[in-house]
Amino acid sequence: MSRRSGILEFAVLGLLRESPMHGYELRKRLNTSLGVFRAFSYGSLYPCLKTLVGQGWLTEEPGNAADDALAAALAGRRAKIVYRLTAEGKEHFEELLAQTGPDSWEDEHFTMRFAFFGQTSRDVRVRVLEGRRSRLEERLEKMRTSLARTRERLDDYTLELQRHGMESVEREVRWLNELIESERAGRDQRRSDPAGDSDRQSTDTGGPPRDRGGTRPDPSDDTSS
Amino acid sequence: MSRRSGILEFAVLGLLRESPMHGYELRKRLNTSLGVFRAFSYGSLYPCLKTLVGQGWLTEEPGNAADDALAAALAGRRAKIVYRLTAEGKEHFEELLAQTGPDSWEDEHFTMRFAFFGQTSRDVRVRVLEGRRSRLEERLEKMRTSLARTRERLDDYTLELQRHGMESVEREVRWLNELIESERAGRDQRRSDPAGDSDRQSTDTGGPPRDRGGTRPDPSDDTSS
DNA sequence: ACACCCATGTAAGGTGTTACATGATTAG
DNA sequence: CTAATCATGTAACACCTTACATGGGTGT
Repeated sequence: MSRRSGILEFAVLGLLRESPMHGYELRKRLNTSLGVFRAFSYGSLYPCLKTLVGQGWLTEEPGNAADDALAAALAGRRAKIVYRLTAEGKEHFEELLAQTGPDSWEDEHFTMRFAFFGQTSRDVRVRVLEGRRSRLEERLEKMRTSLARTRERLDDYTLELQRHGMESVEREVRWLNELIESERAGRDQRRSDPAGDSDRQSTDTGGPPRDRGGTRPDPSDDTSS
Repeated sequence: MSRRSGILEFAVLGLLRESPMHGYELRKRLNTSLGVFRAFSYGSLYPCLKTLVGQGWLTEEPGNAADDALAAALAGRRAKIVYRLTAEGKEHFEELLAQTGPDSWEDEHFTMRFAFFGQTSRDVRVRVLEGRRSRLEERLEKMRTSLARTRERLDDYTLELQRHGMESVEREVRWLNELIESERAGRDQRRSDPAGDSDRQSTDTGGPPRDRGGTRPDPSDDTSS
């Protein structure tokens, strides 16, 4: 039900999967980790949290430092309301991660998906990357024919805009090509789950882009409007 | 009154400035000329046209092939309702073109502004380009510091996303640099433009972007839609 | 005759923002 | 003690989309 396509919901579930947090902190994370691409305001975040609690995907806990040293450490101080993913919430998020529809190739959806590739199984990752790529190629096709037809009556600036736009898209396609190849390269065999059903957490799988790091919580900064 | 920030309005006025059109045709133009970046639906276009007529900026005319050969030619057949910019509408659009606010540097606004640079005086063009550039530089700054602080706890994919985002922005900055230089280079004096009547394609003012051998302006601007 | 683009509209709803209201906690 | 930041929320509304309703014109 609910018919929420919910980019925000997705992001919230994904972030809370990593660790419980309160709203304020959550928003900061949204606007830094993913925030180059999209900024959310409290006016949408808090109602969203309410909804998710209503669905049974989150719980609200008062921020007691006692039983919640982790959250306290994360926030750097005692938190007021800590949101935590429930078992159902986790399951739901994993379903979301596993399913791919035409939506997944669109700009914002795609970016979100990518941001959580760390939790995504490789076959889904590849499907999403390829879907995105063909979406972009469609777009390029359209731009080219439309440009061919209207080139004559466009002024220099409009043409430049068009050119710049196409180049951007082409660049992203090349990027995707590299990523896809990189995914395939990372120990080729072992595709998908023989079991058919999921749950199988991605875990490593070999070859993402590069680089490695530990994990240390640290409050992040503001990006507010 | 009005309080419409109206990207759509801006685009409609701008397109109708070039020549009268009916809604259907208008929408196609919106979604090709400018359409890589943004697509509008009839559900927003027609109400917008009504509003603009209400403001006195457009007139609705029945599409009579007799007195309106131009529209007929454009549409390829007899048009139903032709929208035409009034004198007030034209004046209003020119005001919009002349004013630059912090809005003008944001993604969508900027793209729209750029699309109508052909009608914009050079000093305004430069102001917009520079405003955009410093907006992007701000953004880069934020990304860098935020990245420096959080690098440790980000997984490879998030990092890659971040990296790609920054590279995109950096590319757009380089693109802007070239455009700005190109504007400055094009016969320095002679700024601004008196007016253009009817479908007078305005301004020339010297130097739009030229394709130069050897330099490859480069884009970036995903994230939009 | 049927299908398919042209062409115009409207009602309902989704998704998010702005501006406001409120207060606790920390730093100078 | 005062200012800034942390922290949570709500009401109003901006802006656009989807799905629907309707009908003319043109090609096969």
